Amino acid sequence: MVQRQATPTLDDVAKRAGVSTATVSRCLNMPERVSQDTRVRVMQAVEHLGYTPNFGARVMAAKRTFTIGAIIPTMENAIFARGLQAFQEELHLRGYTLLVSSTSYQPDVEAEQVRALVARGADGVLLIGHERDAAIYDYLARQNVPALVAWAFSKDQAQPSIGFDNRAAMRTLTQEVLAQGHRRIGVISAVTKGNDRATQRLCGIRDALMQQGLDPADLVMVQTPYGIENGATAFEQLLAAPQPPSVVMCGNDVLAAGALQGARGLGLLVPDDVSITGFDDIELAQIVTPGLTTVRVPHREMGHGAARELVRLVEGGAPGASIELPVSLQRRASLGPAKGPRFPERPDAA
Amino acid sequence: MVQRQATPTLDDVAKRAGVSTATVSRCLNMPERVSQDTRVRVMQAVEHLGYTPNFGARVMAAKRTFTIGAIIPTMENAIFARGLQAFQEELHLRGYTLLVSSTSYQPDVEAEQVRALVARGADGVLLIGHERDAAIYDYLARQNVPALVAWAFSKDQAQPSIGFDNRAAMRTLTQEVLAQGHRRIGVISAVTKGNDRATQRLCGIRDALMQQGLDPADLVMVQTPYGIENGATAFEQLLAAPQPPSVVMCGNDVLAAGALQGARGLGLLVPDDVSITGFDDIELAQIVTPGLTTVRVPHREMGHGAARELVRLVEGGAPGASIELPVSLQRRASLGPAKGPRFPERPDAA
DNA sequence: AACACTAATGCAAGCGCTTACATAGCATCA
DNA sequence: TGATGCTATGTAAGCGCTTGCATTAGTGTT
Repeated sequence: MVQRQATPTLDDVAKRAGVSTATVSRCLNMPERVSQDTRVRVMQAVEHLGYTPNFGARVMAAKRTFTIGAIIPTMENAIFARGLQAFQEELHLRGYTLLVSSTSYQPDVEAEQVRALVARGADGVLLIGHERDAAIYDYLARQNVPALVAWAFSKDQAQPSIGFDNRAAMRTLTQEVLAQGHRRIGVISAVTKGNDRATQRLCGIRDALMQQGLDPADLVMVQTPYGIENGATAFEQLLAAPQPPSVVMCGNDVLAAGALQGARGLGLLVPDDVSITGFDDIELAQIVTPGLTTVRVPHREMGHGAARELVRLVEGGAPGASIELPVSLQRRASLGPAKGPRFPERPDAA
Repeated sequence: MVQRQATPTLDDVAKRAGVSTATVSRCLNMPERVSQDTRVRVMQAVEHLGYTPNFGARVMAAKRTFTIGAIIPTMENAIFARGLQAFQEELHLRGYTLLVSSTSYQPDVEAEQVRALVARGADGVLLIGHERDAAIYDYLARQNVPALVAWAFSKDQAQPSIGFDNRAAMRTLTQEVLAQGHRRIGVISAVTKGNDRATQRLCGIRDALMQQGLDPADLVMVQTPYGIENGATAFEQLLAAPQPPSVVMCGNDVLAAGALQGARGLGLLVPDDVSITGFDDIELAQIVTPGLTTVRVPHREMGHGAARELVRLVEGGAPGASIELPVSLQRRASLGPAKGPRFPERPDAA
């Protein structure tokens, strides 16, 4: 007797159930097109043999992989980790599997990753932020692979997206800062190159300043890569200025946590000596002392929503409108009123 | 003239280069087996046509997907996110793509995920911790899919693994705690069911107690799921005891951060009124006030190492020995000497 | 009873690639 | 110079599944 160690194929199931492979295939993919009788028989055979469809063959014949690719800057950033987790959960629910790759914030790596994922058969891809070479969108379009942009929302962009208005959110936060009487504002931004979220947030700050008739050129800004250490260093840099800012607005909570550390290192009290704000409202924001005033972003909802929308697109849904998620101000202790006279600056001094 | 919109195939490349498909295939997969001349010609054709191998076809013919699956509890836990990030980077370097799924700490979900990933053609899988139904290991072995266990290391386990000795690490930390004079020890553990890392850490604490001739039964322990809030609640619970502990040892930094919050809520000073320890040394640990005394775990190295080892296995390498990574004590301010007389307990009181 | 129609199933042609085996060309060696 | 080995290339047989089309059986209709 021959040992049949190889995994069973459709053929084996068909033989055992006494039907053709076509019927077995249909039984598995469109059960309603098969009679009750045969279905039961086939399913028993499947069960008995422990049959699992061969992925490659299925992909080849069906031209679908039920796989979605995601390209994110890095999972080390809690906001992406959280969003991705939610994304994966929802995909799983819908029978899709998640393919992950990361760029470490290097825009030029992204193009390669997109190709790799598409070559791997991703039925659709999730991208972070709008800003990237048009060639990438072209490629995706040519390959007929739907792409969804997340963590960003803007009416002006053609690409469907799900996210929030980074600019408006930061504008709101800045208004709050201004309302507290701050006029000398320092900014620690993430690196804006190839990162439209960071760019938009910066714009939001400027918007608010101009609304108040203030000059955005007065902003003191430092750009730095993601990381607590970097936040601390940037903070020290800002505070070393002859006229140090009374508030330091950070592009994200991690930088803000770093700034907080920097302040401690300098022996400054927050918010008494200097105020600090963040963005994202990750757990860190409520853990640190004092708690961070920040912008709450619904990362999990975004992940879930992204999965739903992307699956819809992959399954032939019309591109539909981009989806905007609400953000909200999260007031905590790190932002306090500006010290000294409420508007210490002379309107038009040098 | 007919529009040829479809993506080019091997055939197209072969025609254009004036060679057979076999040669093109070899050119792509084993360039050294092809003459310089043809190689150049073929590559030009590839370039010109913008050819990308069809994934499904390749998988089907080669029986390899160059895809590795990872099943982790959740990406929301920074230690896994970080490890996974490193894992992915290293895989990418080696031409592999990462397939991710998560169990949300539900052991029974894992079996299904393993099957799903294998069905998807994962060439190998990464698992967290040793403890799981033997049927899963059997299945993997039968399917001939190598599996590597990470975040755990134990000489006694057959399955190859990469990680550290959770038990020994916690023993060391506990020794330090005891050396500070603490005798009433409270423990906030992660849920131990299906989580051998948590179990091992608990054992480590008991080991150290017994070494000192203390009774492990005196430990007061609370189990709680991952999360800051949960840590805070558990802490309050422990401190509500008639004889509250002088130190609370937590199964991980997140729970410890929660405990810290709990202490603040109770108006207790750390470490003056009560000491707290963590495990993992994630960024959080140094951000909180006071900094957490914890165990430093090399999550990134583990991720990198796991990728290297798993690829080696997938490519036919012999199972080899498990890899143990070093951990170290990270002393910060959250652990201080026990207050009051150095050994306040009567040796044998009730 | 003949016909039209539907539902259930089978047949067989791919899908695009890899690879064992066959072949051809050429240098080497006795 | 013929036998011997290489190396470079071509031939063609799958890999396991899906699906358009053909076939058969069953149900009404007139």
